Amino acid sequence: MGRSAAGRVGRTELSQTVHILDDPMPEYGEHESAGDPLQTLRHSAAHLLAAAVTELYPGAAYGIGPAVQDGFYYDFDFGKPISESDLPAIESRMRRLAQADIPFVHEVLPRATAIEEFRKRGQDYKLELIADKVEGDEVSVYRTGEFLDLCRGPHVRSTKDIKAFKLLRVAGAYWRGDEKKPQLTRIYGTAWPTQRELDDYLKFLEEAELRDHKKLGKDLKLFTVDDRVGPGLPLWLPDGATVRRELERFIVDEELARGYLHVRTPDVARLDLYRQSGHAQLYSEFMYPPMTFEDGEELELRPVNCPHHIVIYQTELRSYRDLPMRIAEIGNNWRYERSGTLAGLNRVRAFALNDAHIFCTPGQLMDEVKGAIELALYFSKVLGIDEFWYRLSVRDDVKEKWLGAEEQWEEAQAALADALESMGQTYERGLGEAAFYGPKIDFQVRDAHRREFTNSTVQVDFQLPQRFELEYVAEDGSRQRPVMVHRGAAGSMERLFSYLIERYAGAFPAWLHPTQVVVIPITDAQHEYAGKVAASLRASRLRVEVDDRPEKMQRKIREAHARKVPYMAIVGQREAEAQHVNIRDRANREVDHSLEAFVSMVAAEVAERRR
RNA sequence: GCCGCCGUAGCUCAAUUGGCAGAGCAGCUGUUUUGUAAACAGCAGGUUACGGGUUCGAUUCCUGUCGGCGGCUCCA
Repeated sequence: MGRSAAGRVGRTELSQTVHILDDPMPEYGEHESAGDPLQTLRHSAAHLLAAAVTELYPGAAYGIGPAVQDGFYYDFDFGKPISESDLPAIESRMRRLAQADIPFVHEVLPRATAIEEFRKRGQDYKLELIADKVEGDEVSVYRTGEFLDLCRGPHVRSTKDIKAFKLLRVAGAYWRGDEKKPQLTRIYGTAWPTQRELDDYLKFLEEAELRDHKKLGKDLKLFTVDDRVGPGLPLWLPDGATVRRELERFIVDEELARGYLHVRTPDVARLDLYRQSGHAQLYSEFMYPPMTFEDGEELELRPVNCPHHIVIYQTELRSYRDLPMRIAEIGNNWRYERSGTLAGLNRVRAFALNDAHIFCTPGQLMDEVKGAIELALYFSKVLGIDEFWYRLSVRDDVKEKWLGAEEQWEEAQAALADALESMGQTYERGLGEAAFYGPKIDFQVRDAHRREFTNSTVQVDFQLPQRFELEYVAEDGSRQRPVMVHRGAAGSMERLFSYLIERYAGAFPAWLHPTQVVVIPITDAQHEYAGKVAASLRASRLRVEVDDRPEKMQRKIREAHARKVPYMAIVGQREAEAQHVNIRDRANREVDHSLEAFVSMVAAEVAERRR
């Protein structure tokens, strides 16, 4: 399974370089080789797109056009932006060029010649790339008929090798990923070796729509978002709240068993607390304006939980014997995300983080980091997060973005890397992805559309202990500074829920499902027995409904099925007489059980949190 | 915040080139008591997101705002 993310190239050290150089290998690191035929095909399709565009829009300037997960894109400056309705014409021009069997010709030009070629064509973006990114006197270019591009290659032999492709959408994209630079028009497309694979991919996109958590959240009545409350402020409906409650119970119980201390702290604090933590200075763009009162009081909705937990740490003088101290809370965080970034439950303005802050001695750091990773692994296993990978998020060299001394960052980054390596885990590096106070290990997952998100995270922090002057008394009686580990083992409840909805397409495992059993009496005559069945299930703390509406059994089955209820217990006269239930599950298997056996079967499944 | 697209009943969608806003499902009221994925009939449901404009006439054209989707930037 490849590990790169669609449209997210240019975010790691390796791809940063190749991205700018228009390399056909925008993957994250080692997983794919530069000669990978699919990448080559897609990169060539990007050239074909640019060739078609420059024919149809003679004044258009082209930026960069790499292959990405599942396809390719190319960025253009059209003068005035085009829209999706322009894509069919571009696509048919691409097909015409493909049929014309135009070879991809590699040339190495002297720098001056290359500059002259691109100047002649009015391609200022390419001139900028040559000036900034190409060293030495040789410039590698590819020619496709009239179209010339700065490019290292490789490419397919001829345009006719590009057989199965489709343009998908247009989007704005800042030149070289900088929002202060001009915004270009990006055209996304997909390309595959065969029509069959293209069709499969388009089918996949359709199926992803059906799994989308926003659609299922509405259909299954899990959550809603309403203008009157506000964008990015989801409301958990009763069934969604039930799933969340089960998740929280599971998470909290497991953490308690692992030595975490669960606390409760308020959603606001004095603004000074965030001045001390540094958030007011370095994180203010995400913080709500403070609530200010006549007497000068300034209260701030908290963007993070750490300062509150630090205050709890400081309620007593701590001894080395108290450490490690693991303070946990599913705490609400408030972050004013820019309107354009909000997305279903994945990006919201108020969310509940499965958070904890571990205060430990430097000597305990490694074990605590490993413990946090192990906990995240355990949660992943139980919850069914089968596909994820690690990103070691480190700082870049933009000094203003980070707090603290170089050596501490090095130490923290080494600690995280060592922890992963000692556990035999491989990881990719995310340059500039660190938190402002320290590096982190992010657990990356994909949604139904294969978009990448951070779910859990483990972060090492030397800065906040310093800023808050944290201490513990060491064995020798001296005062020492603890290290902090921030970790969100199961991520935020919102993002986790969104992931699970898509992971299971709404068919949650029985332990999580809002309704574990629907009892369906065939006629009114079985209502009493149906009530007894429900009572037996409830006595084992199972969530059960009796569908005693005056509807046909077939309709009740259909509706329970649409709700993806794990078990339907159908009871007619035969079942009532035998004290049995006829069970139909989500796979439409039918089996007869005694009531007693069925109750213990489901109770066991739920207790074990079986998938 | 930026670029593109979109916004019609609770949901899914119709409504010729601008000419009386419709259907299915859901809801409500009746009838139906049923053996494994939709019983039947009736009723009700709308300031076409909101505001301005063009027009004899706007769901349709223009424009502003709000919201959603896909990207960019940013991120749990």
